[in-house]
Amino acid sequence: MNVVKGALIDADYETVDSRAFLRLFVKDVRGRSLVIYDDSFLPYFYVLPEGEPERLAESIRRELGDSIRGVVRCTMRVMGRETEVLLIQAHHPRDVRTLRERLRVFPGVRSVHEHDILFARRYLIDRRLRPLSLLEMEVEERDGRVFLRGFREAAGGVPELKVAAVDIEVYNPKMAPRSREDPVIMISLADSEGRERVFSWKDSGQEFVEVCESEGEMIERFVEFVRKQDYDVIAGYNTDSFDFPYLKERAKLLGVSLGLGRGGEEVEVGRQGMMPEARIRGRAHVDLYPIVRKHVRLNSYVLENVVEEVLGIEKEKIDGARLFEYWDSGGERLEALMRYSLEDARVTLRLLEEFLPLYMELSTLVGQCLNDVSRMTSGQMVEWLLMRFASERGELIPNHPEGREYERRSRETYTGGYVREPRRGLVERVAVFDFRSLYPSIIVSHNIDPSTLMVGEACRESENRVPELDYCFSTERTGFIPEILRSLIERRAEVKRELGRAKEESLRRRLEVSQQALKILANSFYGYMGYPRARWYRRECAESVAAFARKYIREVMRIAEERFGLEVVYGDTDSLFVVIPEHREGVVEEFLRCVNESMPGMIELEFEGFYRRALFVTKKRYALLTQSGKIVVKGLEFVRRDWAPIARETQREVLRILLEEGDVEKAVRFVREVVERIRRGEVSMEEITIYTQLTKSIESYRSMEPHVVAAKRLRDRGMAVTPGMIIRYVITKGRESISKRAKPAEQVKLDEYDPNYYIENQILPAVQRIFEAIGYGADYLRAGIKQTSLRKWFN
DNA sequence: AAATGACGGGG
DNA sequence: GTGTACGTCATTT
Repeated sequence: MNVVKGALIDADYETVDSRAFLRLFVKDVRGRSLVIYDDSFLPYFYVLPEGEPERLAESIRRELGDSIRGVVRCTMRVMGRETEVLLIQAHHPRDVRTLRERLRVFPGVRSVHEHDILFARRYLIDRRLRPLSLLEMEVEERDGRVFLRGFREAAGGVPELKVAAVDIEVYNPKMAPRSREDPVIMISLADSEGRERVFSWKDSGQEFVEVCESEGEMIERFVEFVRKQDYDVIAGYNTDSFDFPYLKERAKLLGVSLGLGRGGEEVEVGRQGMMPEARIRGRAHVDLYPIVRKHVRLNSYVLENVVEEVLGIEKEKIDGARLFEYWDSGGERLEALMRYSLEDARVTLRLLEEFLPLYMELSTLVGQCLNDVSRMTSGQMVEWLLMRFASERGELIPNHPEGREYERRSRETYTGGYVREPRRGLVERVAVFDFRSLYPSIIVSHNIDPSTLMVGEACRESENRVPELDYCFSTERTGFIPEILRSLIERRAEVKRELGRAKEESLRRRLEVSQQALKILANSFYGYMGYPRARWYRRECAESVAAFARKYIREVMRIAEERFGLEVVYGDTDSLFVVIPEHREGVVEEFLRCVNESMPGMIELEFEGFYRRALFVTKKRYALLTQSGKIVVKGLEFVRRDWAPIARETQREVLRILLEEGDVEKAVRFVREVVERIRRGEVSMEEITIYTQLTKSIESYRSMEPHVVAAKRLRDRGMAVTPGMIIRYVITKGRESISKRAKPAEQVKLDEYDPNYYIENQILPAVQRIFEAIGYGADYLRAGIKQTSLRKWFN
């Protein structure tokens, strides 16, 4: 028997002689990676019987016979009540699906539970195994494999992870690269030990370039490099949706392997929901794009912008449309492209370093592998945490809602957070405060949980009634959710106390990340209970939390207004926007201290930021100008490619004029000029061309949208039209539906475009709401000089 | 009014 | 893979 000290990086299973062996990918404290198997875990799920459990158990055994491994009677808590259930053991994870379908309609079965928890995830939960925590594992060797016999969590730091960031460049003479035709020209890699490589099949003479014979050889050399370096984490930017799916397509076409897995497994491009996910077995593949989107509020998430905002690094951008020219022309431009490509990998590595500690901490806390946790929303993290606690306490895990139940929940509305109608228009000097942390305190102090909820009559005597609602929560027994949440809040308080004492920088960083992770989870419980897909969804609970919160939030607003004489210009659920008059900057601190002292424990009001100017349109739609001169927009954007560039540009410029210059009249003039320009035909083809992707074959469309009609016209002229193509089209003059007037950009002359469409359906919608907030209707914007006089008479 | 389909990031 | 995002918007039906 041997002992391995290390941390779990990834987990999955392998089928050996039709049995499922858990595979644990472990990094030991000496930096070696190894695979540890466990063949002692079996797939299972639960059945809730309608009547007599033993009778049901017998009939299941009789009917299903050898297709199940066994039926075991056991007791679980269901909504806090001890209940007899049957545990159905399967032979193999893949059998669970058919068994579940069978048992769902089996006489005497009320419901089937815990049937959709993936095998490796279930294993981590049941064995109380936490990824990226330090473990002492007892192992033994058998048949040439290492098996886990037992483990315990040890004190001390986790071994350092070896990380690489990757990025590919693709030849794209037709703008959008087509994986069937356009080769990958470079694969760049930067790792945590300072290695920097660009694999390519042209030689630029730069020392970091590994010159390969062909595209296929380039992919093979890259794969070989990754496997030799044996990275624990592979990071990228949008690699789930672009780099790995593209590489995989190319590899397949060229007949080479993209075997980046730790056991040489191919990269698997699967699906997490609707979104593609590239899985690299044995490692964590971390796509930073969704992560950055979760943590940083930006108008644009193009890498250059993200890197500037998050890391403060100014990075050059090579125009995607021109990229292939750099490749073709060779020489200095090829060198520039190689540098650019490597720079992308480098900054991606830096981005990863920014977020990896937090996600490692979340992975351990949530108890699921880094690869998976990096793709979870905070609500999903809460759910996995709850599932783990449920398993530890013998609580039966509720099911996800099925189709109709989900529909029903989605329609269930309730009064949410308190929203203060914004003071519409431009406002100077706005401070934003955040009270998200109020919500977890409410859940804990009022014991808000599906199992403690009482409605109506039962609440008559209760001291724990919800304001404005006919609900109350029992205080006799602590609910499952408040109990877990309390432990998170207490742990966070403890970490913060330690942080107060800690001197050493690396310890401080660890504690800071730990408190941040605990905060993210704690703050997500309220949203989780009101999330229609949640296993522990309960409208009444979310509704009650919101009702309690409204009371406290109004109180905070009253303090701002009455005690400090500050104007509250907007507030939505967990935020508060306040005007800070000139020469009263100190009031921010005073206000925070006052609020945080007057409601001890409950509210931890935080200062989110100060903005030079704000434009409020309606609730949830506003734009802010930061002190550094950045414009942050919420709920107003049309920076999408299925809008004409002229509409996007006009909106951007309007917001800029309003926020930077504060000149309403100038903004109005600007829009009118654009409108006039469109009327007079003084626009370029590029400004009015709309780009929309054809996601499937023309035949499979049920409705004839503009881009589908344009695609049809392309095909009629003998062009090859394939799914995934970006259709470029212009709306032309006429009286038919918009679609019928959509023509491919290639087939249109400039004077054919329909000014009316571009004004009414593009420019005006993009700016109308903004102007309404400052008192200008669409007519005022629409009216060019000539038309103003006409309209006056005809309206 | 309901259904349908597209957006994001990547090159 | 014991699986199937998300929230929002325009246009068609």
